[in-house]
Amino acid sequence: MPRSMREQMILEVAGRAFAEAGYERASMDRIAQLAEISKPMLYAYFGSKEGLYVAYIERTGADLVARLVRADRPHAPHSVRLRALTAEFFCFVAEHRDGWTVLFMEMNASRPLAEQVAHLRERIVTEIRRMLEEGSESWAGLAPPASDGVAHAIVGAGDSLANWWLKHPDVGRDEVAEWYAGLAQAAITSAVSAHR
Amino acid sequence: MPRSMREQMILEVAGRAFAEAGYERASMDRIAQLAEISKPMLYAYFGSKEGLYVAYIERTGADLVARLVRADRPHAPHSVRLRALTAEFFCFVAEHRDGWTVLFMEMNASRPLAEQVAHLRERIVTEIRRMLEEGSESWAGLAPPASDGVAHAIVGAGDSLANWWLKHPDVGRDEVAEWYAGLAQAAITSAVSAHR
Amino acid sequence: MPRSMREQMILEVAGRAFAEAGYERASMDRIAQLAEISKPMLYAYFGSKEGLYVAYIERTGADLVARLVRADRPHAPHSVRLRALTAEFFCFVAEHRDGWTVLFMEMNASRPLAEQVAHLRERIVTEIRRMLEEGSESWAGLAPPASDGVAHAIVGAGDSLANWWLKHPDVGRDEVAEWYAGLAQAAITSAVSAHR
Amino acid sequence: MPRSMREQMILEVAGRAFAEAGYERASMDRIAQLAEISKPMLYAYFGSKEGLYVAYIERTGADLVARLVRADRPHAPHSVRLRALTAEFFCFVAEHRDGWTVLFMEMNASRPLAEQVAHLRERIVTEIRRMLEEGSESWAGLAPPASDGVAHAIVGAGDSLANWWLKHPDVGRDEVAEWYAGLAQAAITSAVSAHR
DNA sequence: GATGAATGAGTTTTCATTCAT
DNA sequence: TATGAATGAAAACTCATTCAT
Repeated sequence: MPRSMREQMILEVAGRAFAEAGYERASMDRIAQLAEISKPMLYAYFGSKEGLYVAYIERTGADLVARLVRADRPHAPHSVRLRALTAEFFCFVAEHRDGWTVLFMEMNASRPLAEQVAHLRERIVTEIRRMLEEGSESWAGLAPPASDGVAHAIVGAGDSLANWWLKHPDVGRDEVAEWYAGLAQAAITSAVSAHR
Repeated sequence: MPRSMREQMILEVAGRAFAEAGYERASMDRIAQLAEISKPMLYAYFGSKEGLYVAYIERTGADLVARLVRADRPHAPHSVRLRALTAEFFCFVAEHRDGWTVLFMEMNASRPLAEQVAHLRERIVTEIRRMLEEGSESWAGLAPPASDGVAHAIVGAGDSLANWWLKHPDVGRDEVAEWYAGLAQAAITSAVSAHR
Repeated sequence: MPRSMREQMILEVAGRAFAEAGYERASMDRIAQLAEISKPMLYAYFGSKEGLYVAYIERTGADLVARLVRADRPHAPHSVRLRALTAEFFCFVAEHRDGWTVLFMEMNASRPLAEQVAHLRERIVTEIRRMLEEGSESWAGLAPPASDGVAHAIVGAGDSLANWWLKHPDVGRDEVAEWYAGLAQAAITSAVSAHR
Repeated sequence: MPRSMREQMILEVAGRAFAEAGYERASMDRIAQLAEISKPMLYAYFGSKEGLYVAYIERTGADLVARLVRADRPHAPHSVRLRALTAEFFCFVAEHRDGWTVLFMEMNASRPLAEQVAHLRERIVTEIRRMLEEGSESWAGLAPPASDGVAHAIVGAGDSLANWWLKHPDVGRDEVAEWYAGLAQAAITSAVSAHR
């Protein structure tokens, strides 16, 4: 089996383990066992437990970003962009439950590795912030730090809703996305008008 | 030193340790050292690491709930209630940084202990949900599961904003609370009108 | 409460704990709790865990020996002596289950304290040995080391039978004693005649 | 070094430690040190202290039983069987001092693990009981519970004699075995005739 | 005489990590 | 490339024992 394929399989399995048990409680022994590989191989491929974790987070984060970038319509009206991005985000969550769970847990954990993920989140927050700041539409015009704080709040609402959704799989994706898009838009409008 | 006082001091120190390092990485050895006490005392007081953690979470959660209950005005218009609760919430976060951090981390961790905190959060979510459902005001009238999902999103926005604020201490509390109250109210209004 | 009475009560409780859990697994904490006394008192009275244990074993052993001595008829024919001692022994076991259990466990444990009990057992063995050696009756006349080994075997049969009896309380004491007396006498007779 | 060999070496060393100090006082630290191995290996091989202990007892017990079975002559007259089994038993004790000590200590300890060994002993007791009950020979014909109690007494005599012998190594094995066979046979005869 | 509070030293156990082959 | 065998370091937890009052 070629190396790159092995790597992908290992990452998949590791993701499951991390999502289920969290970073500290997921043991290399168990991951090796699930991956049907010997422990020294794990280390040969990823160097350390942290290395494996970072690799998983990087792959997952890159995937999420790539999808958002692909779905993005930078020149469309903000409301359209927001809907497109929202839809894509919930698609991602639905298709990568483990990945999303790990990303989210890491975001809120107080661990040295948090930076990776914080950085990823910041990219998304920044995008929202731009919408709040850049004056190209009727509801833009906020300034830092308000734009930053509100953007974080909006993103946090999405995280929370995504997690809620994972526990309520009978609710349709489009419905959830619609709720979120509505909330985000209303929040933005309100923030901007309050600012004026 | 009398027992009950020691207990409080230990909880304080343990909270710091848990907030800094997370549950798994915080060691009993270190907590004992920080508390200037021997390990057996930790166990005499709290039985186990989990016991200590639960005790801390319970104390902190009870404190948060008590404050929210005290600040609540159940018969005031929803918008007034929202502002009152929001203000109190950010007060709590400001005064109990560690407590809030631990509560929040626990909320999102995949650990057996999460139930305690999930329960606490659910109480808050439920309150928001009621506002969304009970038809006593112009902007009420949502039904489950939308009311549940949206309530989680709104609470998540608050969590996220609180965390952001902890890293931006130069921003005034009233300002942040105002942002959040505006967001929450706009989100509610929008959700309800979309529903109609 | 006068000191000597306290001591007796503590010994009683300690005996129960030792019989139930064995020396190592019986904890001073638990003994103090059962005795409704504080731990420092335990230490004031008996100095150490070992001290407490030794005190219990000494009291129990002294009691057993005293009873055997009182019941003994040194000038009666051997078969009569044997029956008298046997009866008394099973009486003791019946009345001091814990005491007997502890004595017996200690006998066979490889612990520094074993000497006390070994010494006690040796006194009993010696008595049997004398019967085997002293030529005053038809079935006497064995010499060391045979007399020693056989005496140990005979005593061991009694220990074992006593333990069996503790688990079969519906069997009458006289019956058990009779079995044992028969066995011992037959064993002696056979040993002596083989020797000739 | 291959796994199975290591396992045997560890068991050997562990047996020595258990025989010397008893289960509770024998520490894994020390066993690892004696075995010239690291503690994690102990756990890799046997799972836990109890696992190691059970493994040792199982191996030793299986060995003893196998030897008795091999030496047994079920169709020979009882007296011949008794002599054969007795001889084999003392052989075993001579060759496995530690094993016998541990088995014997465990038999009489009040510890959760005692069942394993109790079961083993019961197999031997049962064999003696059968000799007492099955009427195929002149000295058979006893009924429960007497047959059970007497069988325990006879086995106990053997245990005790074996332990005595371990402390008197200058006495010949055949001699000791002869004492015991004589005692057992006399005991059986006497019990049966008393019963009639 | 009596005790609540305290601890040093030890226990079993687990984990990420690395040789030797 | 691949792995069975191995370990240093540290974790949670317990216990006999003793102050200070």
